[in-house]
Amino acid sequence: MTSPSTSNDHRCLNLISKCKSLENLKQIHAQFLTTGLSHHTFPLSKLLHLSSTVCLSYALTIFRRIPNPSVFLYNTLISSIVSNHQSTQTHLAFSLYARILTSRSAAIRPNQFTYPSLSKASGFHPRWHRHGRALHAHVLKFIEPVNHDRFVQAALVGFYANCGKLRAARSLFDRIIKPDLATWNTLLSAYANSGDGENENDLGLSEEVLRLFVEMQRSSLVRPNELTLVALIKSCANLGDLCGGVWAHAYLLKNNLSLNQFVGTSLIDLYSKCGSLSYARKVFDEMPVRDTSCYNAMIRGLAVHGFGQEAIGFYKNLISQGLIPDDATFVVTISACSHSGLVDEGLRIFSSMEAVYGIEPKVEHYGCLVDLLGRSGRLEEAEECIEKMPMKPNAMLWRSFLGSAQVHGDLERGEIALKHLLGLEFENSGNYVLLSNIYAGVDRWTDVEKTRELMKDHRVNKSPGISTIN
DNA sequence: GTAGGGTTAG
Repeated sequence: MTSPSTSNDHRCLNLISKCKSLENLKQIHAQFLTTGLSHHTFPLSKLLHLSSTVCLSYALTIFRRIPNPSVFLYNTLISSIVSNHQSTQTHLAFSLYARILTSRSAAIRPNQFTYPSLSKASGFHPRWHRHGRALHAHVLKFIEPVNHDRFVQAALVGFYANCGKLRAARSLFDRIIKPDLATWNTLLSAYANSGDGENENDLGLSEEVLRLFVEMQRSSLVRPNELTLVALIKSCANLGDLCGGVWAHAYLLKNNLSLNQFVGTSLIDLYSKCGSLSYARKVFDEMPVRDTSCYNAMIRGLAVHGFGQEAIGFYKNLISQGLIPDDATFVVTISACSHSGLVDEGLRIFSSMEAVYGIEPKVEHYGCLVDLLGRSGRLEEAEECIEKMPMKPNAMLWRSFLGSAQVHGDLERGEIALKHLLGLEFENSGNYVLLSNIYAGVDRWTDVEKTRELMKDHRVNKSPGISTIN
């Protein structure tokens, strides 16, 4: 296969960049067949990439009709599937890879372009983690050390990081002689994203980001960019380290880095988590371009600080700016209503989700709805909502219902909630404490005692509360 | 030569 050269062929390639619909795609494909372009690897790869974004099954049909596809074309299709279809079509990417491996042609062998996208796909879901480890072995087998390049290495670091194997990710990273910026960012974001839990080790990961950032600056080979700053700011947010966050913000300004939507959203989140809502608002106002995510972060910040009306104001603003709310928007906005007692407003927003925006409510949205009704004492309606919801309620939902039952002294519903909750997470001491408090509230001390016995039976220990003063 | 890795809110 060689490259096309006539102007007619170039016109065809230009059409590709303008193609929007399946119909357009079919017309271009017809042109490919009549002009003979379908025999050339380069235009075919453009066509495959485009068709996988418009209609994946059509891309696969085109691919099937290529007599002897080169590794180049396999790689194009694999990476297009991974980047356009996230985790939903990972099996297709791997079946193409299996075809490379089983090809009888000696020319069809995986190369360094095959692995980065497959390694990335392996981290999408635990189901594929095993395949990711196998890919690592294949890299050692098929890729010459000289070709074992920075893309392959960074993708493997990213894979181990995404499946929670941070030690493996770090040990691979440490063996890279001169990591480039993207490789540094892979590691830093892995630590930042794993460090948002509640235990001490998680916080240690965020502290490690701060140390690595210092180490990175000592290297004259790379200069931190916006992606690095997102990892740094997120780590400060995880640690509740306002000073560190302000320093990162100053670094951003001093080094002329852009306040893009990612950096802006992480700063809004940082300032909200550290209680500086006015700084969060200032960042929001200064952002040159605002997307749905940065509105979501701002709405959430307002929600947790109890500014329900203001949060709804931002939600309305998002809509009037022509932005499309996503499922996170509804989680944060309905919980803003919930925390401020704006029940009817919350109910209206919930029902507009599917009716106006075509977003099917997930379990977390029903959780918000149950919380909204429950907190305001409308427990009967909350219970009705649980009965009618189309999926199985999760532990968070039952916990919220249990909390509402406790606040409103509804013993019967509290017991129902706890029964379900213990079925889902019998080891969580907080659930027993909530029920015990309900019994204590109505002077049922024998039941308080029974709840404590139940905890012992299930071998659940409640660690004593500690208050700290900083 | 064309194909490959890194970022946000719950």
